[in-house]
Amino acid sequence: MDEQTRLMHSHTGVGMAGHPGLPPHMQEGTGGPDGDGRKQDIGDILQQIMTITDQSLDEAQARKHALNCHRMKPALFNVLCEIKEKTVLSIRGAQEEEPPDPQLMRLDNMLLAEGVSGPEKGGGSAAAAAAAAASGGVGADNSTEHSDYRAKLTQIRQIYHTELEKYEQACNEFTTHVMNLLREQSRTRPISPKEIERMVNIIHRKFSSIQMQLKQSTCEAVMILRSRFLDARRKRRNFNKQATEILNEYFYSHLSNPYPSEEAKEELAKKCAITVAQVLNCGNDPAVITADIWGMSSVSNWFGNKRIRYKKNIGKFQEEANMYAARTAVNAANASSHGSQANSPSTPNSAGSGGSFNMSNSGDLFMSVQSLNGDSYQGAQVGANVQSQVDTLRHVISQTGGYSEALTANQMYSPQGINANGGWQDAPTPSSVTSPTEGPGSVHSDTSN
DNA sequence: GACAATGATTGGTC
DNA sequence: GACCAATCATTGTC
Repeated sequence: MDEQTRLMHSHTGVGMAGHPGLPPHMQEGTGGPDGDGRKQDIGDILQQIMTITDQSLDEAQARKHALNCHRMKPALFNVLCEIKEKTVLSIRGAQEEEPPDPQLMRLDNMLLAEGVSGPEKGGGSAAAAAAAAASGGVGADNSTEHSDYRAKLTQIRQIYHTELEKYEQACNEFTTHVMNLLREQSRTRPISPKEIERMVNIIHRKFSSIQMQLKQSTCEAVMILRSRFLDARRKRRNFNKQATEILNEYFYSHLSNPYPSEEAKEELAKKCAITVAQVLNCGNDPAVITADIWGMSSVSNWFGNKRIRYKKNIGKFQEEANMYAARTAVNAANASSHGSQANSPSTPNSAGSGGSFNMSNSGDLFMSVQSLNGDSYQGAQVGANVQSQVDTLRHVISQTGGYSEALTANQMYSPQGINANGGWQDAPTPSSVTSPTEGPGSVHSDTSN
């Protein structure tokens, strides 16, 4: 038995006597014989209302019409409305003021952080295009991965918003429909505006639970996408030959202190086509997609691994070191013969770096090459005597017949930079202090280290 | 498939 | 936070 029925039954039992909502003509005879008759009359009316659902449609319509035309209908209707409103208020009081669902809040926060909900943050194709442009055509693999990630995230975002709109539209339509229905019914049964409001809230709660499912699914999709993206990043890929050569050139030309600065790492990463820090969705938004530093971290990893493996097995790397020394020296000679040093590409940390390195002019190389002739290193002279270095190198090459064991025996690349503790010396390196190409204002981690 | 090479990760140190 | 050392896990070569 529903609430309305119960209320009506309780009232039919005791009658309407003394109720403040009853008009005088309904209260006057509560104690007399005429009052009993009217009580019976009200009882009959209520009984008819209660049994109306058991009747056929036609009968019910006829009965409904009769009841609507009944002389006591307005009074009785008012009383029922009042009773119901009071009851509903007490129910509402217990149900309202629900705290926000923490699960929903978590989902909302996550979707906001991932850039799925909230304002568009330049993601999607725009970010993908920016990433591709920033990579400058190099590091295509990584920028492609970024683009894919952004594109898929945008796809998720679009689906989410489309579905959300659908749900909102359906919710509004259903709410409007129910409200109209209730308003229509309020002419025949007691339905207060507050009850309609309550019903609307119930509908909204139901739809918000559907929305929560949508948000949950979206979060899961983003998580899966992200984990796949990270897995793809973790997957090891060997650097190509050119990249390895560039890194090796830098390493061996800075052998006395092979610690590239952040700028140098970035330059190396660019030059090696290892995608460098492409900050997607940057700005003041705290929910920035993690600024990607894998280009530089890869370079850092490479140097970390190289330092350790070189130190562990210097002999094994000796030949490699000599090879790079020779190559770099030749490059230096070629560069100098084609123009002054001022026109040569700047070192990574020089002001106005053009993005390419001239490893050839690093002090370590000159130190090594010159030491072969028994000359002490004099950085200032090095810059001015490039031709003599070329000659020296040619001499070395002709004497050794290439880079053979004899050269190795000369310790062309002695582990000079490694101190007794197994670490590299702190002494300032020629590359940073007296390097001909680096001005006094040049900042280099080699010196800082 | 074994093995070496190598990029990435992890835990510790400074 | 950068670095080292050890280790893992994948790739490339034979």
